[in-house]
Amino acid sequence: MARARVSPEKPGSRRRRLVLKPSQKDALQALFQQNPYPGIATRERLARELGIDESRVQVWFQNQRRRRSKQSRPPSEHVRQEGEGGPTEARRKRTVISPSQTRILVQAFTRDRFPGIAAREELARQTGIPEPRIQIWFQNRRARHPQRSPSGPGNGRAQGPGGAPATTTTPAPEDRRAPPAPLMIFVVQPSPAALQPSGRPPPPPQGAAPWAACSPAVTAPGLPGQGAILPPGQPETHIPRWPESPSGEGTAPPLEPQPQAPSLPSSTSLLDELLAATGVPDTQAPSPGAAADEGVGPALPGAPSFLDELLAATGTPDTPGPSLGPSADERAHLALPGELLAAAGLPGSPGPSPGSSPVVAGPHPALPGPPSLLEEILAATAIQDTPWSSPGSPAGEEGVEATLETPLSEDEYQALLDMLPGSPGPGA
DNA sequence: CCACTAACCTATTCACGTC
DNA sequence: GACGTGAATAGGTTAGTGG
Repeated sequence: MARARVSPEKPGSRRRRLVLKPSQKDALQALFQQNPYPGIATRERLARELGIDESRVQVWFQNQRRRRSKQSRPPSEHVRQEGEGGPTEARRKRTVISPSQTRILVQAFTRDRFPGIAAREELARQTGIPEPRIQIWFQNRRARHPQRSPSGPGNGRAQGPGGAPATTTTPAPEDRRAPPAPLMIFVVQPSPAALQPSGRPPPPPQGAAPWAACSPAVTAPGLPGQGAILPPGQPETHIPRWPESPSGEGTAPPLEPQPQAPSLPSSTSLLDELLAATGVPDTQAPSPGAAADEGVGPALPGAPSFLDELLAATGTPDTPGPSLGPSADERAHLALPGELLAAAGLPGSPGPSPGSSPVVAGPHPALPGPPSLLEEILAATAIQDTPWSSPGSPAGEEGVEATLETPLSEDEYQALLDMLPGSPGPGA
């Protein structure tokens, strides 16, 4: 099924691969042990603390569940049962996509059913909808609109009869990713990045300096949003209504970063449950070698070394003991000064150069807010020793970065809208 | 070269908001 | 309650990393 990515020539189509740091992996695994199906609130908190995007956390859990079910444990059971690990955590709230936003998306969809990361980000910019939501929108759209009548170049989803699961059949690579008309999102003129002709080195996307760069990817010189096209006629209601504040308080609805960040009631109760369930009193082990925590420390202003706790608590694979050092290996690894420097984004660090290296997840000065979720989870996790020791877990090590996308603020978005004279919608 | 795994995809199903 | 559609899950594939 996977669309045979027919075009190796489209370098920028995939998002840059994130390289998780060992500490981040440990944290993810620790949480995974407690709950393989974290809800939106937990994912967001974890994402914040780890300095990576929530969508990446979600993908990680997907892959992890799969990996897990593969290697051991019959996939049969863990089918997310309601009462399993506590109250089913809430899903992300529905994202309300306005008609005008839909129009933009539909337009783009007709041109390219498989937009790459650059195109998706461009759309995100144009619509104000977070990129991950756009990706989902396209997935749903493809599933529900089987590309009928070849109205455009490439189409004909040579697939089987409705439903003929390409699953087992050969995916007919041809159709996917139609050799589309220039991927231009229809509009005015999207930033070059979105056009991503086939052979262009990936843009300097959101990998490098997260908190520094406001508009990642598509950072085209010049105004990014330029292309925000809006169907002539309704510039006003474009601002998506974020679930969190339906009342529309324009209070800076974070366009890109998850909207529902605030109020995360579930986290508390979840932890509660976790603690109760695991019966772990509270195994915080002050770790002796505090050095490690700095790897991610910045994310937790007031919190003590969460990495430390993480390591100690997780008891890495074979150490059930709460305070025992995990594999000295990783620790040592984490403690590398170079890495720390890199993580901190300090110059002189051997870190990868943001420009061309893979995205390396890293901490970032984060939001002060809520107490560390990890802290609690890790403490709770202490009891479980992971039987499935991190498979090999090579170390991705150092890196700077983190992918926090900072999209346009509502104001900026509005401003962009204003700038638009009113491009004629190609379609309608 | 190869193993590992992040990123993506399809197919399905769940669930929320509307009518 | 039906319907439309966003969100999530399982499971398969592709491709970047690093040993």
